[in-house]
Amino acid sequence: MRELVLDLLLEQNVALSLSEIEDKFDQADRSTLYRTLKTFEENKVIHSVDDGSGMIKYAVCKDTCSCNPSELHAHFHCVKCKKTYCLTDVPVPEVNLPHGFSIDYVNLVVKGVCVNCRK
Amino acid sequence: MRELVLDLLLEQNVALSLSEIEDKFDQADRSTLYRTLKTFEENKVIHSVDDGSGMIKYAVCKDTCSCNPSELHAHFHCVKCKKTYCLTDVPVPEVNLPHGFSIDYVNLVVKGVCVNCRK
DNA sequence: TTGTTTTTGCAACCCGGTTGCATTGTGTAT
DNA sequence: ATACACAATGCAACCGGGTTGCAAAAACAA
Repeated sequence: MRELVLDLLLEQNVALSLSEIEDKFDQADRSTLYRTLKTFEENKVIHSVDDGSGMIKYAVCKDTCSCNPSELHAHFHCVKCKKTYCLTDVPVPEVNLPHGFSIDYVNLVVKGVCVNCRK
Repeated sequence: MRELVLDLLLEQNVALSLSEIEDKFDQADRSTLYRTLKTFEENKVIHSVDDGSGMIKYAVCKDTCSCNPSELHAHFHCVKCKKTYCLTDVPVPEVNLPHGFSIDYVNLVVKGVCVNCRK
């Protein structure tokens, strides 16, 4: 089952949500897929993306992906097809915070219309 | 009731979620507050912030806030106290998208520990 | 006062995420 | 092969935020 999920994620160019993965595997239970994604995430096989769509999306980590807070890339969320693309070549900017604030993580999500929904 | 909600939001320096507002008004129903926030948002009195905490936060629009996609500011989300601050002086960066992608909106959320939770 | 519109409260639903627990499956040592 | 230990799965249920339908209450106007 985990192999199937990993294969599915590997052939994607967009990040998938739990529900989307669920739809592709009618036979599997949601909790199984949920736990699969969690274990993948713990072992740094995939990383999660919060694109503000209300659903957490998952994508496989690239070779260059250290999953470190300092080197995160931006994501693009299409408001039409709801797909989330990794903008691996768009780094998150440096942010100067007020005094006393520390940074753990920066989330940069661009929302718009993707090339497929553009036409 | 709407006046009370507006007063509450005006005296905040952080964005509040529906649940948080609910806690401050035990007497009011959640759906009432929900609809209040929606009408405020429709009339551009407040704007919503998605800080990735799973709850939509709301803050009053400043004079300078046109609620235009092009002039949005970043937000800071404290992972300890869960408060969301408006970083009004931190603009969202320009992002170069792949060909065929259009931008509606850019969401920049910084997660970390705020000055109050620091010590 | 009567009638109309707005606002509110209640209840219920939806949906994603999450967990407990029993069942099934896999692997290992005897 | 058998027995045991552990991991993976399926099922059911729960939680919490968001959302809506509908009827009661309040505000407003004629």
